[in-house]
Amino acid sequence: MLLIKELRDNRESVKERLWKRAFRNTELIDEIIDLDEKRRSIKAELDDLLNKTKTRSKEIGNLYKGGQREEAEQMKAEMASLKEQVRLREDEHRKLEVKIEEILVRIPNLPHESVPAGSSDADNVVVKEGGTMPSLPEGAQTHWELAAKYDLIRFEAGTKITGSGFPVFSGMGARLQRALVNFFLDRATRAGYHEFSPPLLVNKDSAFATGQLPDKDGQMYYINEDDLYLIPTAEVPLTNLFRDKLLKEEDLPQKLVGYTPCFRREAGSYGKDVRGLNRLHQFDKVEIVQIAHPEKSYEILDQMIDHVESLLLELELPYRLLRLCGGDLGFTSALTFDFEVYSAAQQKWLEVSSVSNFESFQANRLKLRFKDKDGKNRLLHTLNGSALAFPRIIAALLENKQTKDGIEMPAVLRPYLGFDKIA
RNA sequence: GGAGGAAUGGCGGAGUGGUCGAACGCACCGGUCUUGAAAACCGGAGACCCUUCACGGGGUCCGGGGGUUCGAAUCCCUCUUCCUCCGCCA
Repeated sequence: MLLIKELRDNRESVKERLWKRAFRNTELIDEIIDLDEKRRSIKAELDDLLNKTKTRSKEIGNLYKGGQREEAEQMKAEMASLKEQVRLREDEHRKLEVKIEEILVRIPNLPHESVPAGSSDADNVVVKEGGTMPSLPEGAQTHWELAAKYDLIRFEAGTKITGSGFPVFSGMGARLQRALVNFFLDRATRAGYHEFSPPLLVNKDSAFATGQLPDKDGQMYYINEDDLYLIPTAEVPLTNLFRDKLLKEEDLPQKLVGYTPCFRREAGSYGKDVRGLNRLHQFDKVEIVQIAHPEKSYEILDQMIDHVESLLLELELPYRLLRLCGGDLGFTSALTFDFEVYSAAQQKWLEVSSVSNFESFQANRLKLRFKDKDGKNRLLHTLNGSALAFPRIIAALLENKQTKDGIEMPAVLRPYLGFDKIA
């Protein structure tokens, strides 16, 4: 959530920046500022009335103490109209606050200056490519064909048990997923991230604080009976560990990692790109999160990107790094880099990681601050990144590493797997 | 699920109708002492909102919401959470 002060102080540049990320309702900024102006003037009146009320109350107390009953009673009678005025102003004030909040929560984050202009993923900028493209054998198969051939994933079984988009991993497929969990967690731990295993259901406050609500309402699975949401990413519970916290500067940065399943309704996305593991309702992911000093967050963003890149290199996958354009930026993000791996048999780039700096957008909702050197409380910056999301990694591994007589596993996974090759 | 107790500042913990934003301790900041540090001593210091160029001034906040009262951390209602005991259970 943006700060109203920021809107007020930089009204026009805020609008321009929102425009850049394809947010067109910039008249809402004017509306907020107007409402806030009203709010502040009422607040001044309110405070004045409250001040009078308070003073009178004390006087009444003193009158009673001094035995001046009659005077006290008289003054009490006079209080009635004052109280009524207070009530009216309070009411008005609260209504304005609610109205402002309603609008404000629907304004996305301001893009970082380095975010390229653009309206869709076609305008994302490739900043780097790495790894080496495989040369596939004759008659190479897609990962869903390979999954069937070696009984790694049973898509139809998942459809029967739950519905489409809920695959069942089987045998060496399940082993491969488990190996990846351990590999990713070990690498993150080695890089200084503290491992957590958080709840998979979160309440409204948490979903709001990291920005899923109200923006992503309808995209999360919701348990009506208990008013809880299934997490779409570990970002939600992990970041919310720090909700309402006041940190010390020397405790920064905080680095956390968690492995969790993720649940997404993916309402409205049918047809294309949903074959096999490309898009699922439930998938597993290891997520890294950092809570950073505002002046260090971009440096940390780079570190997180390096970490993710190192994983892809170790897995021997061809990848590219994209700088997301304004139109493709997530609601809460100021700057996002995506990693895509090449899925050779599908001949498609698949997004496997998204690394973002949210600056103070989430911290504002989280009320996540630190005390700086001057003793002032300042909002922190939050960042996160997938490191990594499993299904598309698995898809790429299967397709890229296939040979005539099996699928070779990357060297780093062998100790975790207990085998070298799926055959 | 049943019975009882509790929720206070970054943390711990007093406070049961008026001058309490709140004693005290820890942590924190400044100073004295010291070659330096520690200890000791002295002093400072809550968060948020409104207002002011600034100094400052005003308001709100003692788990959330509502109520009683001229006045609530303190009384009442309600919700949430935690603890203890009983029951059930992976």
